[in-house]
This record gives sequence, C-alpha cells and structure tokens, in this order.
Amino acid sequence: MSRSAEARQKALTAATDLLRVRGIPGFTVEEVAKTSGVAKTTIYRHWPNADHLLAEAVSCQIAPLPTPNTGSLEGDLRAFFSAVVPPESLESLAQMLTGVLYAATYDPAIRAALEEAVSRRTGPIKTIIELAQARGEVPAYVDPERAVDLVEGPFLFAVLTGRLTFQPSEVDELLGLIVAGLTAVR
Amino acid sequence: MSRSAEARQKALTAATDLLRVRGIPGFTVEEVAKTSGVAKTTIYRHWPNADHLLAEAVSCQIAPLPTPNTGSLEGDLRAFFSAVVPPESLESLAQMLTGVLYAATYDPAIRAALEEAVSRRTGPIKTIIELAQARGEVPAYVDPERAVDLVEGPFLFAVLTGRLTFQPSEVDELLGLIVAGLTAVR
Amino acid sequence: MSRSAEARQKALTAATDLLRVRGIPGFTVEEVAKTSGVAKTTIYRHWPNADHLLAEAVSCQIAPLPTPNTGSLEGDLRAFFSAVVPPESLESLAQMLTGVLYAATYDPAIRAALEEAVSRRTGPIKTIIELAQARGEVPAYVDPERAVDLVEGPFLFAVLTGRLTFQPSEVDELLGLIVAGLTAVR
Amino acid sequence: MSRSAEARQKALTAATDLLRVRGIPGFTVEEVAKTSGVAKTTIYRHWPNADHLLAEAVSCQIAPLPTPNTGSLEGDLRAFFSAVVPPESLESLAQMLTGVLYAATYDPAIRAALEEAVSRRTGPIKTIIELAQARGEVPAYVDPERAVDLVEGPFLFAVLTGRLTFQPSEVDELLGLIVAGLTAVR
DNA sequence: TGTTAAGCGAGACGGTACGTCGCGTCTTAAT
DNA sequence: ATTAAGACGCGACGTACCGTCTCGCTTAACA
Repeated sequence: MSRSAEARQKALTAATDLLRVRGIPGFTVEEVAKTSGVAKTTIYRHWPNADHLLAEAVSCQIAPLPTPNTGSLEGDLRAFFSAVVPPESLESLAQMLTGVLYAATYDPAIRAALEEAVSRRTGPIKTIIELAQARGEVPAYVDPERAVDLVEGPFLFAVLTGRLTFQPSEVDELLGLIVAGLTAVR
Repeated sequence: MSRSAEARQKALTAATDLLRVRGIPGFTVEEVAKTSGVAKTTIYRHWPNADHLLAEAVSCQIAPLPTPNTGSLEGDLRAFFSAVVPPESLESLAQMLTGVLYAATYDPAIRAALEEAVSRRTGPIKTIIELAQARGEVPAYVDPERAVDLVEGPFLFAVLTGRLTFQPSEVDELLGLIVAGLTAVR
Repeated sequence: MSRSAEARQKALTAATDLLRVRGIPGFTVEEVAKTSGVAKTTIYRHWPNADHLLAEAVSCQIAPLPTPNTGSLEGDLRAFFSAVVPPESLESLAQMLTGVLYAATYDPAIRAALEEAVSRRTGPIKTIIELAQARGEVPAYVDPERAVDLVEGPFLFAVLTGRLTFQPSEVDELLGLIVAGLTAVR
Repeated sequence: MSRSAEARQKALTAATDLLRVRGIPGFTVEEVAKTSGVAKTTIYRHWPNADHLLAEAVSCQIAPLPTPNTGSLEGDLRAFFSAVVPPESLESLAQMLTGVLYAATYDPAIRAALEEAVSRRTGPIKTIIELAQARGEVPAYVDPERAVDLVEGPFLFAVLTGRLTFQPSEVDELLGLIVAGLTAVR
C-alpha cells in the first residue's frame, strides 16, 4: 500500500473508532490526528473538512448488503432486514444517521456521499420489488422508487424518533403492513 | 408583557428569522443577540444552550395541525397531508429536521421537545387511524403506533434523501400504498 | 485594575519573560497563552498578531532614559551611555533589536511603535546636542537629527555585527571620535 | 555547467527575484521551488534551511565594492558612498538588512555569511582609514575597527529607522561629521 | 558502449504555530 | 433585580510553511 493510502487508511480507521466510542459530539479532527498518528495537515489533504471525514467514517460503518432471493416478497424483505439490522446501539445509529443527514443538507459533496451510501441500501430493495413485480406479486404500476420509500421510511422514522426497539414482533408488524400495501391490487 | 418575557420573545423571534434566512449553519447565539438587541447573557438565562434555542425556534415554525374527519381513511389522510405540506423550501425543511433530530440524539431536553413536536403530528394521525378502525376500515389488530410509522415514515425518508418533490402525483402514489397497507385484511 | 487590563498585563509580562528566556525564535503566542494563563483568543483581542505582541514585549524592556546635564557634551554622552548600556546579554539584545527592526519593515503599526521606542532614546540625545549647541560646544549649523545618527549609529552597528563587547575602553574610544566629530569647527 | 550547479543556480536566481519582488515575508522555499522549477528537495540539498538560502539571496544582491584612492580621506569616503548607495528602494534594503541581521542572531552559519558580506564593505573602509593614517590625516592611535563603526554606523542607523532619504545634502552632512571626528587630534 | 549510481522532479508526510469562530461564563454599570 | 455590553477561558477549526521522506527517472561517468 502506498504511503499516502496508508496514512489515509490509518486516519479513517481512527476516525471510525472514535466515532463509535465517543459519538459525533466527540468526533474531532484533532483527536483523530492524535490517536491515528496521522498529522492533522495530512487529514485535511485527504478530506476537505471535518464533516467529510465524518461522512466517510459513517458511511464505512454501513455493511455491504445482500440481495436475498427467497421466492416471495415477504421472504425477501424479511431476509433483508434481518441481515441488516443489528447495530450495537440504536441510539448511536440514530446519532450517526442524523449527523450525516444534517451535514448533507449544507454540503453537496457530503450529500453525494450520502446518496451513494443510501443507494447501497435502496438498490437491493428496488431489486426485491422488481422481482416481485416480475412474479406478479406487486402490481406493475407501482413505482419502485415509491415502494422503496414505503419500505425504508417507516423504519427510519421509528429509529429517529426513538420509538423502535427492533424487537422481532415490531419488525414483523411493520413488514406486514408494508407488504400488504405493496401487494394489494386496487 | 413582563420585561423578562419581552426579551425572551424578542430573542425567539430573531432566532426564528435567523433560522429561516441563514439556516442552521448560520444560526448563532451571537447573531441572535446582535439582531434581537437582547444580550447574550439574557439568552442564556432563558435557554440553557444554543441547541435549546434552536430547538424552540424550529418547533415554533411547525404550524398547529388539524384533525380532519372526512369519513374515510384515505380522505382523512389526504386532507391531513394537503393541509400540512408545503414549506417554502424542502431543503430548509430537511435541514431543520435533521439538525434538530441530531441535536435530540445527545440532549435529553431537546429530545423531549422534539417528542412533543412530533406528537403534534402523530396525534392527529393516530386519531385518524383509530377512527378508521372504529369504522372497520382498518383491522383492529393493527397497532396505531406502527400505523403512524407507516404513514409518516415514507414521507420523512423521501424528504431527507431529497427524493420527493411533493408533486401531487407522488403524494397520491405514496398515500395509495399506505392506505392499501393499512386496510388490507390478512 | 480592570479585568481586561489585568489579562493584558499578565499576557504582556509572560511575553516579556518568554522573550528574555527563549529569545525570539521561541516566542510564541501559544506559549505566552499557556504560561500566562490568558487565553490565546484574549491575546489576539489585545494585539492584532504575534508581531505586535513581540514589539510591545521588546519595547517594554527598554528602560526609561535619563537626560543628564553635566555641563559638557562629553560628560553628558558618557553619562547617558553608562546609564543605558548593560543588558544581560548583548546577543539577546541584538536578537530583539533585529527582530523588531525587521518586523517594523513590513508592518506600519510596529514601525510606529518602534519609532516611539527609538524616540525615547533619540530624544535625550537630541537634547544633549542642543544644550551643547547653546553652550557653543557644537556648531549651530549641525542638524541635531544627523548628530543623533552619529551618536547612535556606531553603537548600533557594533552591536548588530557583534563587534562590540561594551568594554569601557571601546565605549570611550567611540565616544571620543563622536565628540570630536561633533565639536570640530570646519 | 554541471547538472547540480545548474539547479543550484536556477534556485538562487529565483530566490533573488522572489526576494526583490515580494520581500522577506513572501520569501518561501515552496515558492522558490515553484518558480524556479527546482524541486524543494534539491533546494534543501544545497542549503540547510530556508534562512541560509535567504542569506545567500541577500548577499548576492550586494554589489562588489571599490576601494577608491583619491588622496584624501574625505574624497575616498565620498567616492565610496557615492559608488555604493542607491538601491531601488530604501525600504526593501532595510527589510533585507534587518531580516538577515535577525537570522544571523540565531544561526552561526548565517552569522558567518553575514560577516563575510559585511567585511566586503568594512574592508575597503578600513583600507581607506589606514591610508589616511599613513598620510597623517588620521591620528595613529585610532583603532581602524572603531573608525569603521563610526563610518558605517550612522548610515545604518539612519536607514533602519527610516530617517534617511540619502539625499546628497544629508550624506554630505553625515560625512562631514564623520571626517571631522576621525581627523580631529586630541 | 553499455551499466550503474548519483542527483533530480514530484509530491505526500509529520509537525508547529498561526489567526479565527463560536460557545458558555463572568463582571460591571445602567435601568 | 434584571438587563445590555462586552471581555474572558476554552476547544476546535482550517491554513501556511517548515524540513523530511519516498519514489521513479534522468544523466553522466565508469567499466
């Protein structure tokens, strides 16, 4: 690994760790520099400002996602969410989510990074929907984009408002409503 | 109005204006003090820190919400959303939302204020659901809490990811899916 | 003493000490802040930048100067220089002098401060010259400004080039030449 | 010219130009490297640090000096100073002088270089003095070193304090006093 | 004439200090 | 007793140069 890439990686790792341990309020370029052994200057050579580093640190905490294919919409979604869910703490998840969502509102580059990260989630979901449409489970007139809103939205809302504990029963209930919405023919 | 209340009001008004004009990144206690003519000290006497002032400034931008009663679930929801929606700019809405959501993750008081604000929205929706259940439109076993997630979530998600322009057709489509989900009997 | 003046004084004292101990290369706003207990921000509230603080620290190391009146030019100058001379180390004197002289070349405000400090020295000398002219020791056509150049210059040059140890014999010799120059009638 | 010498020369030329155009505050190894096309690494291979490069850049702006021989002390000195004087701007002269004088205070190598440059001036002057002593114009007991202080000092002082415009009348006046000091028998 | 080692450019790195911004606290004088 | 005014301590920001460190590539001298 090139010298440059090594420094970058060390900084990013330290940033990710720091983020996990101290959360966004404790996330500081100065601290990242100190713990990583990478000079602050170098960090700023790789990221234009603290928020960008934060965004990448958040983004690289999002695991790569599977695109299950169980044969039914409900099975696929259930598989997807059971694969995705479990962060150590929902609160720190909420904090990171909101922190980055916020930063994205005033920085186009962060917004772009966020979109990329989001699409890593929405992509599989869209595929799931389209497979279901191919099978006839979901009517063809349903716009997959909106379907994604319907699938992701309720979970996001529940997490951000702190009203979801991600107990299986809750997830089941939500998924049931969502699947019903998608499969009902009108 | 008491002298104290007057200062508080002036500060809050200035804060709200500042928030609207410059957004969260430009929202500063120092600036609020300057534009309002209220001393910084005084502001800190009324709010424990900047985020609390911000939270209140955001919260008082949220208009009081109606609880429509059109006789059908779809009608009620449509009425509700058409009454609520369109702020000047979706972007500034997203910014304020994320900003406060973020602040709420590390400050319990703000979290409480946020919950209060959120419940001003979720309350009417819950009522709408319960009315629909009373009419038999929505099965009784549906937990109104989860129903609220289903109703609010998709819109929030679409707004935060910048994928909703709130054109009537989009809103219709989403509402269609949501209503289908809620009314389907399984 | 007002709070503000107190902070200023503490910073200035620390700056002066630091300058004496570590010289100009070790003179740092950050260090002044640390040793004085005055916040860096506050230092910058009192001085526009590091050089200005430096200039003041130097300037306040220059003791107030007497204007002797012994009745003869040579006696006056001898008294003046014997009162002024002995800094702990000629090297640190040279360093401070050159440092400030240099800073003055690119900063008008420092130049002004320097001029003030210089005039604290040139003033008494000019007076000495004028007294000597009144007594007839020095011809009337001699411009006191030039006379000051003649009096101060050789010492400055010798100090800056490190060729003066300020042994009495050296000083005597220089003063002898200077007095001769001033008193000769042409 | 060897490849190495060529790079050295290019760097030095660029340094000199940069110094003339932007003065010491704008004098930067980085900028020298950029404008000269010589890599920073190479520059550091030729000079141990920025100050040494600066010193050499200054030093090579000092023209070689004549040792006039007009037959009289006053004539010689007048010839010497008229040959030397007028740089484009006295201010930039003062800046370079003070800058190097300052650097010399904390770096022995620069001090040595400075001494060399200074001696290029003091040498001729000393010769002038000694010739004058041989002719009997200047008493034998005068130490040529001190005489040099007397000759150079006033001009240096006047330049550094910005009180000399080098108009002929000023120079004449100073020279008059200096010559008087040197030739007076006591 | 081919080989090799010294020297070069390019450019990132660790580091120190800079000067700035905003926070939340504190003091003082006026209302 | 509460306010306006404004300085303060603090922590982090992002920047500028410093002097160092690989890295390939050139080039000149030696085999």
